[in-house]
Amino acid sequence: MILNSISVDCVIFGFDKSGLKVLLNQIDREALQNALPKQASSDQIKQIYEKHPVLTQDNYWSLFGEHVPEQQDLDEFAKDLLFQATGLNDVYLQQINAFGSLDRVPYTRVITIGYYALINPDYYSLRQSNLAKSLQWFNLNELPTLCFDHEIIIQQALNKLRQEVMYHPVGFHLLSEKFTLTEIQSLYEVILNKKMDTRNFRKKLAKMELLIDSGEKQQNVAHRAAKLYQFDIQVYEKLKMEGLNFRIE
Amino acid sequence: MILNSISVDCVIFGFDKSGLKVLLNQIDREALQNALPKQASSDQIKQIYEKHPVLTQDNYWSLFGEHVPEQQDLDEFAKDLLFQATGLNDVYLQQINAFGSLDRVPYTRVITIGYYALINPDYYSLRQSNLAKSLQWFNLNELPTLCFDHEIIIQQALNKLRQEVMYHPVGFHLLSEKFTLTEIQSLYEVILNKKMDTRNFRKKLAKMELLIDSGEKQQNVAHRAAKLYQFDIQVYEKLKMEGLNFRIE
DNA sequence: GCAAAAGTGTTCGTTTTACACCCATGT
DNA sequence: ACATGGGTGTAAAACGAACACTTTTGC
Repeated sequence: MILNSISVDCVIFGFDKSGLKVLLNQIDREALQNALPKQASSDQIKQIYEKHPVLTQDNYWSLFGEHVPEQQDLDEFAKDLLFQATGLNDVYLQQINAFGSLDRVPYTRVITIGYYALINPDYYSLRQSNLAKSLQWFNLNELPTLCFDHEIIIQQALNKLRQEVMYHPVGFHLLSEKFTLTEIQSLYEVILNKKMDTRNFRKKLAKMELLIDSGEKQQNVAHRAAKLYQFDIQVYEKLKMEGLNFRIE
Repeated sequence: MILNSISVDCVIFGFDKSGLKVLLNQIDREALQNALPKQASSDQIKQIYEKHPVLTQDNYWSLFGEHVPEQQDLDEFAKDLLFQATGLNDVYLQQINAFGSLDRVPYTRVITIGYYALINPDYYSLRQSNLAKSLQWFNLNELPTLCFDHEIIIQQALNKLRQEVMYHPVGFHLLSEKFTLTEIQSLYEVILNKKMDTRNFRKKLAKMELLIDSGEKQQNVAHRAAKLYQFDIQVYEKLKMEGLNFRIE
């Protein structure tokens, strides 16, 4: 049994040099048609289509989400969804909010609980499950038209991420295990939408003592190779508790 | 029609010189009995009672909450509940989280959306509606035994409030329209559970330029009367956007 | 006049900001 | 040898922390 009136939607964030990305799911028109109430009159359907023009396209994009099974813990279910979409298990996953406008879904009343996840780029292309064949990464500022209120959910996810990243060391979950200082800086610049000064940024990082020099360097780059760092899990746990201040400039 | 599997629960915060308070609702045993599944066997009921000992008391305390009507916006419904409980309309109200453990409610599956509200003490005793006869303020560190996971919800509400109060000027919603600097300080001390230095605290406030001297003073106090301040709504709106840093010491 | 809380400034160390040049690597 | 991004220091200003006494009022 599933709970008809509750769903979970996941905003799955990734990051690479071209910026912040979201993993979206393509749904075809048929799947939607089946979801419309069987006994809906053509007038009703017309109304629904007028209100939600995206539904008349041949296919459209949405967040990865599902209705919640009656017999499953909410957070567990969100983890499962994330596993279906990415094949990953230990992922940073946070609730955003519940979205409960009356008309957010056209044909029925559904309240959705939004989650956001931060995916490490070493893994995010490894797997495309059957269920997730239709998944694709989109750059945050080149989103396709999205169904329902999913654009709002993404926007709110980004707001939460911004808040979180300024005061807790979670941004690192978007980076590979080993990363360069420039990568972290550009991550922060993209998330906070703010240019930062390299020297000051590095001083701030250094003072936290969160990073360990891995001893390795970038390979095959057409310029001076940057050092690769890892982060120190003990210090990470400490900062996760205490918080940090990453409001720069 | 109501949505059986979704409820809203409100953590209603108040503040006075004895500290932070929460408004709780007393439910009697009968009301609960009626809520148990009609066809439950006595064995099932016994199990439920063992798992939730609070239910065997003659009456018990809970957050003010209800199932969500199918035809009402979620946030609107939370506002309505708050109005029922307090008679107040323009109240600072924020979502906490969705709580969705499998066994959080004994007899059925209910996911609840927690909200917290900050109530201005000028008003919170003005009205006790019929519906809200059984409401009572409890000091946060003298809570009665609560049903379900309501203690956890309160704890999470407090965490959110802490986060919020450090970086946004929302704590003021817990004060009267006019208040003294000492009141604000003790508000912050209670919420953040931290003693602060009066001179440094006042300097920090002064720098924000959030407060306006109302020209009035306390009346009938057995010591030097303190100045009463109001807050400047323009500056408030600005700080709400930009954020502020109230991490002291 | 005394009890109780209000109100106020200075010093010192730390943090933040602004700013420009040389270095290492691949082609 | 040149293009590309990597990496570094310093000085001035702002901020945060620590700290103690005087003022006003009611009783």
